[in-house]
Amino acid sequence: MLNKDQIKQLFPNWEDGLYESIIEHAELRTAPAGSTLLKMGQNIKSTMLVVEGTVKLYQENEEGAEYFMYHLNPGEACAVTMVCNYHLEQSQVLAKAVTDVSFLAIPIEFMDKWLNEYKSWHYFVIRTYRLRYEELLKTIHETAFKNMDERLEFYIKRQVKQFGNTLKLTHQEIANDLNTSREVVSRLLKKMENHQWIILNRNSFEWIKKD
Amino acid sequence: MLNKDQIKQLFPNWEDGLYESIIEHAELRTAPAGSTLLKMGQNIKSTMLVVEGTVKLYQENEEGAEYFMYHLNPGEACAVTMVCNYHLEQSQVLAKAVTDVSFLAIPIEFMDKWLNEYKSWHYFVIRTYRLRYEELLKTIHETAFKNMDERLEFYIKRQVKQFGNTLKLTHQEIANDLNTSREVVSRLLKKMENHQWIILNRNSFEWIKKD
DNA sequence: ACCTCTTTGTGATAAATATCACAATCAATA
DNA sequence: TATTGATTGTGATATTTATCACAAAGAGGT
Repeated sequence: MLNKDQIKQLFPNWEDGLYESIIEHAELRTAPAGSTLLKMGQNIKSTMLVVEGTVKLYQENEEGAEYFMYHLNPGEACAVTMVCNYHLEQSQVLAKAVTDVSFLAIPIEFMDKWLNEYKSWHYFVIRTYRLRYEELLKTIHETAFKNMDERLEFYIKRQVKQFGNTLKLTHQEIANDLNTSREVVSRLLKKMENHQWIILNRNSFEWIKKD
Repeated sequence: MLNKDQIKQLFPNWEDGLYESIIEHAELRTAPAGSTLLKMGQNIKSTMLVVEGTVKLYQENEEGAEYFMYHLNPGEACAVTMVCNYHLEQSQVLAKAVTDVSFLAIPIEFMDKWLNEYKSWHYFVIRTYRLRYEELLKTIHETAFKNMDERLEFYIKRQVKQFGNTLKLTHQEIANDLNTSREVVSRLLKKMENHQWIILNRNSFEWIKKD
């Protein structure tokens, strides 16, 4: 388990009692890169606070197709798992570890309790929802209004912000995240290379567009 | 202004002090059907609690194209206007009155104060964000995974839930909400008529599909 | 160096959607 | 009732995206 200072660094300005309650009741879990942390339809049993690594949040359809929505980083929490009032909520999202990940898992019984007892927790929950709501708005904006070339550019820029200019992604992986086909991604990336926005390599490429 | 009982009926189980604070500081505003309540990019100055009528929430792009996300009904609040901590937040959504609407407008200065003072307000804010977040997830699901025929069906079902089986909508209005063209909507509606899902009239149609 | 598997490139074609053009219909009202 | 404007229907065509087919190019292991 983490000590108080470590938690405090990631999640600053909480009440002392809340840190202590976390140390007492949360479990520090780890998951390897690529693993699934939360499936769609799964019953939510604990809240997830990211400690290390990056988590990807997806929407998933009936056939198992995925659609990337946003990233979660250390110090952030998964909004969908912050359930209160009733216990049998099912996840509407899919969460995957991009890198090796460690996170604090807090049984959802504590959600109601902590909302009652700790103001800082209340603010944290609201802030979490607000930030994720805004991410969803951005995702809708791209999806509803833009063609695949612009959506791909937006996607790459998000990845660059997370991981830097060199991205280790195959065309197939990108196609899965955008719910399109690999051929479409390959062709659009080739165009970007011609415009000197990227340098293509096998299993990776580099974003070199300056704007 | 509304009296305490009227507010209580729409927004039950709040603290007495909160109802009184609303009566003291909120303004009851009205807006005619079709009017814009909140523009994208506009500075948010007050929180909106719907009292009467239906509000439509949109995403809007640079050219003024619109994309329908969800409805707000009496007893519900606009999540994006529940800003706290800082004051110069700009709206990321467009809100329009579908019918004649009345709503309580609360200056956002009170958001921080009420979060501090009233637990019931805190819970209400969280609940509001959660519900809207879930609506956005549904919208993304439709937009990302489905073709226009299914999206149109989903759209019509949402409208039917709100307004009943007879919908007073032109094909152009539907096309605007779905960010497609009128011709596409006309053709798909004609197909639905052939499948006996709807009865088409001028300026309206009726949903008769049974499933 | 050879084999194998994954990844990438690219043509051909199909399907979905957007756009243009124009006619027909209905409703309001002058 | 004649005119006007909004609405709807529909063909033709362009654009975007999806799908199929297959070849070429790495990368890793034996």
